[in-house]
Amino acid sequence: MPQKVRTRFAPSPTGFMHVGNLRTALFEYLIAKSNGGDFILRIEDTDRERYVDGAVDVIYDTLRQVGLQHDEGPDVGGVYGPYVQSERKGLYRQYAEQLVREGKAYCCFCTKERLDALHAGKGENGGGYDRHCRNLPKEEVDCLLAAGTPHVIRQKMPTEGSTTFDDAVYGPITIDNKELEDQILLKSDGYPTYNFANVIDDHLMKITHVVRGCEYLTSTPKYKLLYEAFGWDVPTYVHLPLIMGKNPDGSVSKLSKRHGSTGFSDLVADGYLPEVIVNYIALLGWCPKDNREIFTLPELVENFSIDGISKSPAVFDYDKLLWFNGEYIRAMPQDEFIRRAMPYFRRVFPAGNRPWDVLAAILQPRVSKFTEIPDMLAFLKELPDYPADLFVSKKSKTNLENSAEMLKAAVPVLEGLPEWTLGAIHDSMMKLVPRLGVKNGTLLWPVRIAAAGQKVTPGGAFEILCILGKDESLRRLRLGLEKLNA
RNA sequence: GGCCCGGUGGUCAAGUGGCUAAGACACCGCCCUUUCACGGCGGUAACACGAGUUCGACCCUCGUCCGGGUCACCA
Repeated sequence: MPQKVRTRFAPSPTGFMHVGNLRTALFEYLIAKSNGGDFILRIEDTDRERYVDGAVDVIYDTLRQVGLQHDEGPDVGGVYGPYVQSERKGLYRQYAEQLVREGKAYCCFCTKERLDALHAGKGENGGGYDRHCRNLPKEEVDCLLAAGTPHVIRQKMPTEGSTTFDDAVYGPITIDNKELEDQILLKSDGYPTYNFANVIDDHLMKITHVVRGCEYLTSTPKYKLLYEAFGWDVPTYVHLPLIMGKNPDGSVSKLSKRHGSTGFSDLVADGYLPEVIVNYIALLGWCPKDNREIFTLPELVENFSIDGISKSPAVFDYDKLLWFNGEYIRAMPQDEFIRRAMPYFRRVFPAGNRPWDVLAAILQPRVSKFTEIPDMLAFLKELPDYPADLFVSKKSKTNLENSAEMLKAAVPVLEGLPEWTLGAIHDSMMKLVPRLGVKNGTLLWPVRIAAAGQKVTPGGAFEILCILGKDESLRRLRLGLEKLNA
């Protein structure tokens, strides 16, 4: 009977959810859920200098928005709590001291200055910590301890041989032990280092799959050595390829703020839908068997498998993200589109009613982000100051003269409409066309130009007139006529 | 610089010794059409390089080059 799969998302509360972190969370969730396992949230707040108030809420908020529901965590509880590292502080010291007792770790009294000097003077070979305190006489250690000398606890790393672990995506990774310095387990402020707390908690919380970005690949042997020091089973490691950003000079590097919006909330503010962000980042470094692209979260769970994870880094492509966003918007039922677009409609029409369905019909196939709506509709709010030659269209066979005739013919017909609906406008104009003996475009082009005041518009003449309302429509057509006569 | 990991079109990517090397985004063209968009159709464009192994290499091995990551009392 295989043990139940358990993964954990272990963010630091920095107040910012980087998409790289979110992608890691997503894969952790997928690995757990696609195996019927549990997804745990653990807050890693051991760096008290970087602690930001309210940052934990950003984490909850993000997970909730994307639907990554955790089975255990600070807010929902669980049998392996507490799930906040600062609340587990005593635990770590206990384990660190155990290793000291067993001769696998030791107290180091070196000052920050001494360490800095070592690093500054580093030459060819590493130049890390020189293990100065590794073999201090016991009496000296006791004496320093009794005097309350600040110290850290370091693990004794092997100085020879090599350490190998097997990664689920990268395969076996081997590092020479001489590359490893005696890692700090407990800081002088009594808090554990990230690496140490991670191992202790992952073991205690029975995490089976440790999923993280591959920037941790080379530090993983250190983890393995810790597990071995305790005699614990090593979990399965799943390292994810990095998400890269494209620099202005064409080079790429780890995605960061200088590449654009990289925070989840920034992307949402830019108009990207949470479900789109999830869908897109799932495909960054993972490919389903059938090459499908559009996935809901449950569909991802259904199709996910670790062997679809790729090894090479992926560049975050805003163009493709935008395309996804458009696809999702177009696939929405119209009432949902209207509901979600309403805040943006309201920026153009702060009050009153408009034929929202007509608006939705023209916008839904045209927008890739809701945030595009206000600019797209600006001409409805205020008629742009346009040049008369917009009325000239070769393809629609219009010129300044016949455009005036068209408008002259259209105005009274529209004026006489008993009701101002899309259908009524449409029918009246289409009836006018044969009477004038012209092609559709010849009548409709000038009407649309006069109504919109710009060459390119979302939607055609009928929709624009309908949304504008009768009074404003007629006012604009008459203005067009003036422009043509002048 | 040491160590680690990568390298299929501009981007995301299938591919796992024998293929005319998929698909998607972007780009270009055509069609649809009152403009734009949507949609449909078509197109440009790739196995980093050099040696091996093999009857045969994008797929295996080695080297080179390029790219990235990592070397903290940060996570």
